[in-house]
Amino acid sequence: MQNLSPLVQNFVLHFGEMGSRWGINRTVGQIYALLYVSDRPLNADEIAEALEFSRSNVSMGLKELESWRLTRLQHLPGDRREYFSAPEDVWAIFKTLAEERKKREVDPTLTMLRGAVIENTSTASDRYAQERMKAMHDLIELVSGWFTDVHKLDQETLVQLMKMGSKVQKLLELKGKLKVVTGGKRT
Amino acid sequence: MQNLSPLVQNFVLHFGEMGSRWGINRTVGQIYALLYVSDRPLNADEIAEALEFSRSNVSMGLKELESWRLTRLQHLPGDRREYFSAPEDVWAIFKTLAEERKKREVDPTLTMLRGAVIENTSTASDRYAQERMKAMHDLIELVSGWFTDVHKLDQETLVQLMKMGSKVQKLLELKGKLKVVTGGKRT
DNA sequence: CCGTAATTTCAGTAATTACTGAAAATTATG
DNA sequence: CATAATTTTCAGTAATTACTGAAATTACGG
Repeated sequence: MQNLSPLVQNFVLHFGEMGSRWGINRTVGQIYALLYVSDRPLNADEIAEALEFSRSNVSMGLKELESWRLTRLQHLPGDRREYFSAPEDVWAIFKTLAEERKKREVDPTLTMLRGAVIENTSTASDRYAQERMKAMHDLIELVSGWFTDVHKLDQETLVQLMKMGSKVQKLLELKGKLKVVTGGKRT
Repeated sequence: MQNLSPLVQNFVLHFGEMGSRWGINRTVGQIYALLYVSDRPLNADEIAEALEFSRSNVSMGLKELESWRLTRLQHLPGDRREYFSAPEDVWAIFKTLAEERKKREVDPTLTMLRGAVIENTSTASDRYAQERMKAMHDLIELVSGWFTDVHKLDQETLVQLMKMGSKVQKLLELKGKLKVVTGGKRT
């Protein structure tokens, strides 16, 4: 790792730490970080050497990243090794990450909750539990549905929206007034 | 755990699994799940018995949940043990969780990136790395700033906004037109 | 298709994280 | 303020997860 500049080293180490806070392990976080800041695609040996872990560990880490759709694989002319890089567009990365987490964590939870809520219950405490699960289900569904929906917006619109922040409220109020004036009915 | 109804058991187990995918461990996830669906506050012994792990493990788990501000502590008249419950308002829970994750994961990352970006660089590859970090920084800052901002909205407005989904775009376009008509200049 | 380079798999081991029971600390109550 | 009930701490151990090196598999160039 001493062949990496202190700047990159620091970045890589931070991502290793962060990675282990999420499901992603340290190794995987570091590999991703390295690819992210690298100005050219790297092959597995280069990664192994730079981060000082075994070739096989790199192989597993890359497979993991691939399953998250966070790497791009390419070949260099006259070299039969595989070269890896991280997509450049940060928004695309962000969206990919969100989609994958949704698929792996949110959707199964929604399925479980939906099943639990329609179960027949015999006791009062089970009925209460179901109410709670329903509340959780509805919230998650609302948020994740919204997420899926705004994914469709183009980046520019999304940025505009985010920059507005809570000023969106004004817009919403305005919309309400317009409806009154024009007699419109749709949400 | 056989004293729990199958309904609750299933919910608790699911949260245990999910917990271990995030930083939160299985135990903590299960304790939280149990409290979440319980129709009355529980003391540590009850939790330990229901989930079949040691009293000390429960103690540590509760401390962890406390640090996430996900539990409420109360006392029952004539009982000197501490009773724990999960706040009822799912939106409040969601916000708390988001705030804590931001504080623990996002903010430190932003700090690191900000520091890295202003560092003096000597090589071209370090300069490229900085560009990448800048892009990441700006994205995270935008999203997390937006998040903080919409937190201020009342729940009703938030729900309204989410239900609109990508239809906000229409509103944004409308806003653009209005600006043209009225000659307004502000973002 | 053969030989070799590259990659993946996997059993064994190392490292980390989770969990327990006993003891210490804290807190409430008569 | 002494006692007992309750909670917390923590050292030791169990369980899990991460990592390695060797062997197997796959892919490529001739």
